[in-house]
Amino acid sequence: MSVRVRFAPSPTGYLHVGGLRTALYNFLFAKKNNGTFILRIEDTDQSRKVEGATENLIATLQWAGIEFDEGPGKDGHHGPYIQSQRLTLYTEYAEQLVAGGKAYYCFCTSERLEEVRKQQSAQGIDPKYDGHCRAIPIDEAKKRVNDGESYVVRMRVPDQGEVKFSDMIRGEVTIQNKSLDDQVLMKSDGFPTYHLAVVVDDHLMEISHVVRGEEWLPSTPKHVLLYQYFGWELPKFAHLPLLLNPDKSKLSKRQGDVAVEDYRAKGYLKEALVNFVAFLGWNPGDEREIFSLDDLINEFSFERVGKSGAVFNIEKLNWMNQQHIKVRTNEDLLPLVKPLVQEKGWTVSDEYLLHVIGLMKERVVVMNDFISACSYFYEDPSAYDETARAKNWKPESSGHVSILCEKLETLTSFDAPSIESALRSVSEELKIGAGKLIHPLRLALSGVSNGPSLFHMAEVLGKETVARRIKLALERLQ
RNA sequence: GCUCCCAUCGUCUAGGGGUUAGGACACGAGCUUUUCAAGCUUGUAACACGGGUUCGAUUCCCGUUGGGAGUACCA
Repeated sequence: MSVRVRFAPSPTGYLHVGGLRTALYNFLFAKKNNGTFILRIEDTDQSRKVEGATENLIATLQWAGIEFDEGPGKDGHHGPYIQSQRLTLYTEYAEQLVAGGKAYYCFCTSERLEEVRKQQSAQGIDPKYDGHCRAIPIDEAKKRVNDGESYVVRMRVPDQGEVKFSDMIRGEVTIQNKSLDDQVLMKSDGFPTYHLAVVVDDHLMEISHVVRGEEWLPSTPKHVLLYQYFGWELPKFAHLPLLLNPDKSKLSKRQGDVAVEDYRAKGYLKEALVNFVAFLGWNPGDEREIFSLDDLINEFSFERVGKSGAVFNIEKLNWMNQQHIKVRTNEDLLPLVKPLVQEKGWTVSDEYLLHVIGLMKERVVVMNDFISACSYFYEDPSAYDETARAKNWKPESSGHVSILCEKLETLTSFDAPSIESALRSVSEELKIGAGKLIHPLRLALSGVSNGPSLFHMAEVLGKETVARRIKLALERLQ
């Protein structure tokens, strides 16, 4: 049987990092097994629909390198791939269940249901539909429906027995039917609920493996029952462990960024984010950690997916981002850094930027650090770090630095070795340690006390800028 | 409350009936060094608890505790 998997988000705004991991695992599994990865949009809740969310979802997935084979705009003869465009299908299948006695019309108002639940919890019993409409004769129910009365379709869950299914990650899961509710299948607005839509679509789209978050585990028995009602073959299930906040609750907004877009905007590389998220719940079994998407495809398997939730640890993501940045060539990084520089209104040549990237790529954590952590490559310092100044700019520094400046201005080739030897010869003439020149010079050029090799920095900045900044500092650092 | 799921360093995890319980992030120390990083070396740090099974359990079983998820005409 060929592998067909799907990622089925609801378009409520942005792509959650948990969703990214779910999509990724589906994608990896499909690619690893020559299968098909499908994107399906689950927009059956009209009240939660967000304008542009689907487009955004697709764009973000694309950014991450997770391409779908079938989905909105990519027909694979199993569409449409947007549930709101499949409404008649759900109605038909719901009616089929009703006809077979596996579901029934329910006319209870939400007020009544709320009241029932209130009473139940007051009595200490688990809140469940009380079966009020279960026994309405089908003819009578049909008549009320035809008369225009508002109704929903509920699935009829047997009072006895149990549902068993096998999960690729968790093994056998068993649940008693009596703990299952008579779930609403069709809402009064004519839209299906998730439970009906997911089963119908997974079957019609010939999904072989349902890979989704653990939050779906408790409702899977209802889905299994539905497959049985329809007489359809069950797909394989894999319920992924949850991504957690530092306090171990389900990863959510309010405790940090959860949108992939947020991480993208902050300057995390897609390679790093994908690598990181892949390792939240999966590992290759050895000690390698830096993986490309292709590496992941080659090595991924559900056997190596863990069962327990994983805290989303930014520290490790930072490290991983650094690792991915470091191994990229300067040319590779250029198109990523350039827009950031342009956005700031700075104009520098590609050649210049390449040098900056070369000097900075081992000391940045996120891409934005290429501008924010070293603005001195793009504009003269507007201020000087106070602690650095107190520590490195002594009363005699002005004298020393101006002598150094004169020397530097005589240089014919302004490269790092020449600058270094010039500086060292000045320090010898002055009979002072090289550090007495190095630190003040760094402060004068950059305004801060840390950064790449001073001599290389000066080389990249160029003779004119170096001279200008020294004079500027001389005026300002009295 | 009820149902289901889960349980190795602070975090991500490897491992598995007999191991000095391994790696990574973070943290500490050192080396390197003009600074900051990076890199290298190194240190601190874990099998939740109680019963079984067994010659021997962190590993297998049961229970407890703890955590999480679900409990909607949301997905």
